[in-house]
Amino acid sequence: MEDVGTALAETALPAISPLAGEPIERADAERLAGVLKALADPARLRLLSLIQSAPEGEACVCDLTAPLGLSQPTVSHHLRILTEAGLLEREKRGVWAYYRLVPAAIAAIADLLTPPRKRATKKAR
Amino acid sequence: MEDVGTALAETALPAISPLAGEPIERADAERLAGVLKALADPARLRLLSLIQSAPEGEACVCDLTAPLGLSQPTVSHHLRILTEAGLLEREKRGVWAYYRLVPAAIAAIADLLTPPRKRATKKAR
DNA sequence: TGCGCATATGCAGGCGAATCGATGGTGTAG
DNA sequence: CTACACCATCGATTCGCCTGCATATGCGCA
Repeated sequence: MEDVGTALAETALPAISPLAGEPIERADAERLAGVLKALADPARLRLLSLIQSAPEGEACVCDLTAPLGLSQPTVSHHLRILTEAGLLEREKRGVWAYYRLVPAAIAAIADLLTPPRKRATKKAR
Repeated sequence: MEDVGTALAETALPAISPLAGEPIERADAERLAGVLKALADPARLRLLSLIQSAPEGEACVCDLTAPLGLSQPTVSHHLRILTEAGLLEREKRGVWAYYRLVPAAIAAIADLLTPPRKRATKKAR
């Protein structure tokens, strides 16, 4: 599976703007949908929320299993999805794997949904 | 399926804010996920984009079938999903059904994804 | 009143996703 | 060196969703 996420994190979700200017391309729609699909899950939304509100803004799998009420493999799976989508970053310290948000990625998505107003007129492509 | 959308359109996506304050509730996560799931589809993203960029900001099914390359029933189905999610509104004029965006709904979602900054401290519940 | 067009709904096939149990890999502690 | 804790991956099952075909509904027109 090729990591739709890096497309967001590294190229910062190219000037798609589904709600401004002209209709978006098929490929762009699929990429954006890929990222949104990572968000569109109750378990993953709660994961983001839990991590964000954790003491240092980070949390490891063992801290998240109980609050979610899901098995460890399942939690690990969701964290993987979110990480591949560029919404989380993973740092392994010792035996633990700490996850934290990537604010820029979230902001990028929010931006794409706000553009009813013509901001910057960034040329598509 | 009971219209997760009205929850957005009428109660305006209650102060959920998955990315601010404390972890969100299970029910809130499911509602937000429901709306996001409506967005997380290439065909539906293109529909929103097409409608937004249409002459009067509105379009009927027959205008959307061709650009999408999907059958009429399928397009109608997607429009239904978006409408129930509160992202589109439908107005029937004669034989045609015209759809247009509901900017407030989109903005509400965007707001929920921006809150890394403490804006307004709207009391949760 | 009857015909035709634009939409909506029902039904079914097929693909992808969520979940769990079991397993493997890796670093830590004793 | 051995035992244990944390995490990721694998395989299998179940469930939901996208899509199209066929059909029903509604409206305007002759």
